[in-house]
Amino acid sequence: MEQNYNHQKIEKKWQDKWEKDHVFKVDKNSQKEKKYVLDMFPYPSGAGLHVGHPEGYTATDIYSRYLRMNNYEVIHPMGWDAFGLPAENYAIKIGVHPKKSTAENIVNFTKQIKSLGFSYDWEREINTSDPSYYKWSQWFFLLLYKNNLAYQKKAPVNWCDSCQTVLANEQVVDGKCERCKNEVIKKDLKQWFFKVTEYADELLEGLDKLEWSHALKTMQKNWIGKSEGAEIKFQITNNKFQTNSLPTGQAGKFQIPNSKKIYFATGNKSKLERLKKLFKKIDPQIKIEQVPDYVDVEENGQDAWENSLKKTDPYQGKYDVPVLSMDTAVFFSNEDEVDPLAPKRSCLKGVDEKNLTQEEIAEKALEFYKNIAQKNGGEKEFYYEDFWTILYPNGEHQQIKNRRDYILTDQQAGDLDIYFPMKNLYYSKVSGKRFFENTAEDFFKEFECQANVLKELILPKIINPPTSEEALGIKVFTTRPDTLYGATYMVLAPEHQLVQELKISIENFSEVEKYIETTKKKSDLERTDLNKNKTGVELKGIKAINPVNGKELPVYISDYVLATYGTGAIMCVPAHDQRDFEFAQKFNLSIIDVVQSQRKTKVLIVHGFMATSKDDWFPWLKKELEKLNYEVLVPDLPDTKNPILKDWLKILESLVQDFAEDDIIIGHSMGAFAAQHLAQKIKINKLFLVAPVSEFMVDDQTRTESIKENFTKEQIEILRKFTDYQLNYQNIKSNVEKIYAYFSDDDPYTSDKQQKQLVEKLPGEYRVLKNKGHINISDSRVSVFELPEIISDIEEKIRATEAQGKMINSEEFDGMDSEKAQQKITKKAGGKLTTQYKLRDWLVSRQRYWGAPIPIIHCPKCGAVPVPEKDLPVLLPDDVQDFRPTGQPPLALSKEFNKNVQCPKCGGEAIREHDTMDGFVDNSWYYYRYLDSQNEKEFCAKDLIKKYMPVDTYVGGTEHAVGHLIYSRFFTKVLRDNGYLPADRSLGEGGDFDEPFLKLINQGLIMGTDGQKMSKSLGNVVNPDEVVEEYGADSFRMYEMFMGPLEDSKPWNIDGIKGLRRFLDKNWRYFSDINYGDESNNQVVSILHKTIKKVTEDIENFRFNTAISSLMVCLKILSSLNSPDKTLVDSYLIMLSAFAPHICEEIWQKLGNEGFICRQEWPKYDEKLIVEDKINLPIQINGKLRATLEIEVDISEDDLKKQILGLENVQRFIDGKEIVKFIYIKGKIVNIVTCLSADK
RNA sequence: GCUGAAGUGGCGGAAUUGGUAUACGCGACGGACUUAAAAUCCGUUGGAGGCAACUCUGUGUGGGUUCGAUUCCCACCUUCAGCACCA
Repeated sequence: MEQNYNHQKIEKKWQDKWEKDHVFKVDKNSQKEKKYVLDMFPYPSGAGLHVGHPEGYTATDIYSRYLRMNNYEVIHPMGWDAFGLPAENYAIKIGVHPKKSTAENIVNFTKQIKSLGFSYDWEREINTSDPSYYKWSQWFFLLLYKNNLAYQKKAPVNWCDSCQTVLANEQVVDGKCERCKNEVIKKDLKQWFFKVTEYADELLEGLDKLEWSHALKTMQKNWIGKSEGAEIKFQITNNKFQTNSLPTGQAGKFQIPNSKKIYFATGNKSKLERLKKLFKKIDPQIKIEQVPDYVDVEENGQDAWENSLKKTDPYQGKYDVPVLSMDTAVFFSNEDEVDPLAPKRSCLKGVDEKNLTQEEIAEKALEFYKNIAQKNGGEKEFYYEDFWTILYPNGEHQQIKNRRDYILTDQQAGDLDIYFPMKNLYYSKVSGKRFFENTAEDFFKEFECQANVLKELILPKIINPPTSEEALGIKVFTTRPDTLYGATYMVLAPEHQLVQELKISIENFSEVEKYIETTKKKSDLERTDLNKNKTGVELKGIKAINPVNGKELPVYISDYVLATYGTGAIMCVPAHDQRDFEFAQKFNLSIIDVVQSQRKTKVLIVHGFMATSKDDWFPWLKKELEKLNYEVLVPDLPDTKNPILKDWLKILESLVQDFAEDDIIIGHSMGAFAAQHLAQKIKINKLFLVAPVSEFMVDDQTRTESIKENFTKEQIEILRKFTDYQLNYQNIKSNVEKIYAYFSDDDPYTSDKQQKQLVEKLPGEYRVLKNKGHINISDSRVSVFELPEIISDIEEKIRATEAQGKMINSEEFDGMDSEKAQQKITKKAGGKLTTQYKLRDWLVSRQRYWGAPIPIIHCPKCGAVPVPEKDLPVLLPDDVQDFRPTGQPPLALSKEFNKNVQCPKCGGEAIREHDTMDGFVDNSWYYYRYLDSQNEKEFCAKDLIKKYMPVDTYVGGTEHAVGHLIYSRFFTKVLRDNGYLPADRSLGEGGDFDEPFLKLINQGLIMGTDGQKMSKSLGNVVNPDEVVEEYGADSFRMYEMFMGPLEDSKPWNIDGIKGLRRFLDKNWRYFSDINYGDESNNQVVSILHKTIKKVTEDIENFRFNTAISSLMVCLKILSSLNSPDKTLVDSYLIMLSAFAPHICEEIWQKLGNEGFICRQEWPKYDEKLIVEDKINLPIQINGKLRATLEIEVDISEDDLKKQILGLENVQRFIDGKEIVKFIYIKGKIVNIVTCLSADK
């Protein structure tokens, strides 16, 4: 007898036989029902297979073999996900062309996979990097393009400036380039996208009908991230640049004539010169001249807008050239004496100027302004506003204004200018220079705002005056439109388009620009790492108008708002959004509550030693807080003259039982010590310690004297006992949101030292009050009846309340349920209800070599033109020597690829797209290709799709939860919408399928022996080859299945494999000297049928570990027979063959059977044969097992009761007690319930 | 922080309409076979107590429901995974 079997010989033998006989080839003409069982195909890495790969493959193999034996036609293919970055990186690393290294890796992988005896139909093998495959990947690109689902857009990508290249996310480490450690920035590059978002809703809803794990479904749900809310628009105003649409007969479009001439209505030569200079810079082609018949108009309007308009009046209808005019006003804040429209008059108030010379008048004016400066410490900020009007030949007007900022000094520079005395006293805030010091560059800087305004007025050929609907505005998306009245500011994403559009209106644009720059430099990591530390810049000069109440809100940019989500802008409600709250705190913005929680906030006040709730400031505080809508508890604590902490806590703990995270505890003196004890155990919002006694007090030598003076010895002893407990400050810190403590500078018991010790342990808000003693009326020196300081601290908002509730501060909506108010407030704001998704469009461009070229040609005349289908595939050129990323896509370097490229539309010279496609494009449709892998005309024939799709069972890791599995679903939906799926495609028992994978099973990771994820860098990768060599493929397969549930992650531990090998050896020996006979008994038959049932059900549910364990039990039972019945043993062997196919084929053959065991029929079980007639019945008394009894199954309850009560052990436990209940669950258990004692 | 999954012997793990907790395997210990070892076979193996029959205790922690809870409910702790300023 052979002790052990020779696995190396046997396994090779059967693998060859299976291949030679095409045992696993799908029969195309089969009439059997189909099952498509699919593994996620591997990327053939250079490292070869590791023990994690075969876990899923073994599971599907067992399942496939099981299905075949149950008369299904099983499609079970394998192939290679060969394109993509990992393959290319590996090739770069070893210095071999990826085509070559990939081919080698595939050879190695094939060998390894085949050594495990999987039942793949190898004739369907595919390779995504083969032109016959990627031709169809390119075809899919064109399909999407035709459907407007593929488009080009600028997108920010990771860019390393020193390497001159785009980096993949995994190549960016801590915001720095993996290779050169240079800081990585975001760069806008034109990229190709697939519009997955178009199908967002369908991808979400389709999940319901799939048999996927709950975890995976929620992962996809979160990724798609649907949220419902409202889109609301806020109008913008600004004080630096404002267009003033005048009422005209025909509001609409102004046409500027083609003549490039403009008249300027002014008598002031220097203003004209200045304007000429500015126009030269704006547009040299525009000529500006003084209006031919200049008329001096009296500036007697009510405001500068009116004055400016008046100046153009004389020229109404006179010229076919636009006429420009301007009036300037000067603004000093808090200087009421200066009239903005008539500054000269302001200087000469009360002066009789008739007898004065021009010089003297100028001197007076100069004095006047010097005075203003002096009054303000030598310098005073002020600004000019220029109000421009343009009169168009058609008689319509357009107005616009700008603002220039200056600083007035009391230091005169240069000679007195009698026409403009003030000129010598100020310098520009922009250039920092005085008028006569200006260089040409300074001049343009100083007057840039004027230039911008003029540009805005003149340059566009057509000007659209803002109408109420089209006016500039900030659109926001919010899920809480009910809180609109609480919006106190707005934030735009730094990348928001509006920021650039409002450039001329933003006073601090250079600061804004700087912030945008630093944001770009921040890596995603930094942006999220500094989660709580909000940054941002206000857009000065800009305000937004709240549409419901007309309030002006400041506008900021900040990187906590993402450009890619919603509208890239938000309204901020700091009272009810934590992020807004943090930002508002940092920038000192107001916080308005608009939703009130339904629950009153609770406050517990704990009094101190020898005090009561009636004493001191407690009644006052209770009254004040109740006015403010708090629920206040001030318990009287027992034995206040001889308090025991434990007794106090017992009462206090019951009081705070229903305290929530919003509630507050206040403790005074010794009560503060008790309060700290409470805070160790429950989560609360605020903890107030007033003149707190802490564990430090007893040891405070600076207070020994005064304590002795005020307390008797007994009292000090009580105090010591009370505080003799260690506090867990760590717990208090994590339980309490904010801690406040009050000390008094003349407290006889608590000192600075205690305060310092406490603040070290419990950081928070610490205040030292003046002359409040121990903040206690029983203090002999000071009486304290009120403590007003505490109210504002209690009221202080320290975090946003995001819950729904009742509306307040919201005008007519007050009192309404906030959820109901959402729709109504949205309506009032003129917004609309919308839905947003987190899902982004799929970026498919890669500036890399090893991928399918994007089939697009760029023509200078026709733009992006798709390559015609007949020209596919666009071959990946072989003549790229250096395929390392160099900043330019490697395909740009190929001569072959760029030779004779013609535009398919116009035939002109054109350029090929140089980017390749993301590898996920290739593997989004590979399961179709398996069905028709040789087809040269279609990606897959329609009748084969109808016959074999969808995939019935798909097995793979979770790592593809949101990539591959979403994209594949997306591709299938696109195929459906383009008629590529057969019309009457079936889904299980009828109905249409538009989901590729009906059932999905995620195998867990197999980790290294160290419990960490297997990776080359950790050196914990286990290669199956050695294991297979030593123990055999069958042992290996069984062991991987036996390790635990397929879905769990588990560390690899080779020790256990011995048990499985032992089991197979046992089988070998058992069958080596088996003598068939007719022996069988009820017990053995029952066990066998039980095993068939168990194994069948376990395989159906992918619970292979328990299936194997019942096979082990079954063998043990079979071994008890000397000459077993052949059918019994055969049934067992057939089941085992799904798990350990090689050895079972060999045994099958050695036993003289015909054909392959893998082609036998799966055994059936008979429910009747499983039922045993005798069972061991457990007997409990009061729920505890006291005895077992072997009974006939159909024994009557009365008989049973008699038998049980006769049992010795049962007697012992019942012993005179009354039997209250006798519970018998047929065939399962008996429980006897008795009274506790005999007397009752 | 949010979402999801999970916590059971020395280890991998089993046990679901609530009904004998630790199946099966590994390891360990004892024994048989052997000159010896390996292999193989047999036995023991959650903890505490007891000569023993047996008793108490025990499925992350604390409560609850129930005749009976690893399983159901509530609160908490820990671990793993995914997402992460998503308005």
